[in-house]
Amino acid sequence: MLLEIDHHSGVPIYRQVIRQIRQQIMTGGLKDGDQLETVRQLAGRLKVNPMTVSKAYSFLEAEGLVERRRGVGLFVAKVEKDQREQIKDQLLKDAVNKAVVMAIQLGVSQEEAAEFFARQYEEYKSKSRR
Amino acid sequence: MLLEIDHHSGVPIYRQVIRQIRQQIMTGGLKDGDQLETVRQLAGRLKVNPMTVSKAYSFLEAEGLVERRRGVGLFVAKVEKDQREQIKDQLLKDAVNKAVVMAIQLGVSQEEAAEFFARQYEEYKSKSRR
DNA sequence: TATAGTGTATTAGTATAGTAATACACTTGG
DNA sequence: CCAAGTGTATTACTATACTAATACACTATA
Repeated sequence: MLLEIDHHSGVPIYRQVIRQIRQQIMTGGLKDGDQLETVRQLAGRLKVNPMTVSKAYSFLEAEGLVERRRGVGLFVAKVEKDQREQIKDQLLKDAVNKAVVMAIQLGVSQEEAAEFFARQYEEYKSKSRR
Repeated sequence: MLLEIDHHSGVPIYRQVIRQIRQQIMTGGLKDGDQLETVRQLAGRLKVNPMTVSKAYSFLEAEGLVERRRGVGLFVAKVEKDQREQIKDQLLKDAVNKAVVMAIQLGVSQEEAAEFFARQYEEYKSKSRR
């Protein structure tokens, strides 16, 4: 599994790991029961301490996306579809909420804010399609 | 001008100050040329060090919302309407972008994400109307 | 021009976040 | 049952963020 870390982006490494693995799980790149890359293996590839990877995995476990098996490794959690949707909703809600608060504090109407959101989405999509 | 600080919210004080004053400026509670509350005065009310207030003001100046007059005080910047809109757009863009990135990484379609956004906006609005 | 009012540069202290080193505990398979 | 593979608890180091203390510089005006 490809996983790209930017050591100079200012974004904490473990957060970059969380995002990318979460994306893999949510978009089907990793499926129920698949084993995650070993802590040491991934740490080696990223030239990072194993604890940093372990930290990322812990967050994913807390989110309910991943399950530990002691002495064995970590695996994509086998959960009901509903549950995964719920996790997705929660994550999205947290992210969207901040934007909403900002919009309202700036006195931006719902229509204007929605249009803004749509435009940004388009932009991002077309960028990543290149 | 009313300004509420929560010392236990975990949100840095200077950021709370930034948000609230920005809101005042953007929604017309503070108008072009109005003097901001004195650093010491505001610091006194909030039971906080003057430098903390000064820091908040510095950020607002960097955003272009506020102007310093040495030895005199800080004032709401007199700018073209266009310019203020531009600042607003930039702030909103930054906030919205994170939500958009999350939505895309979660594999959420534009329609679904937009609906999500709208719902959150409604919720927040109705909460603050109470 | 002196005083009382502005804001701030500099410095320091504290808390928190991020990363790493080390030693440990669990599981599986031969 | 032990060796080689998992992950991790504990501890420590470093960098950064936040707040505060202090002393200073600028401006208006009486």
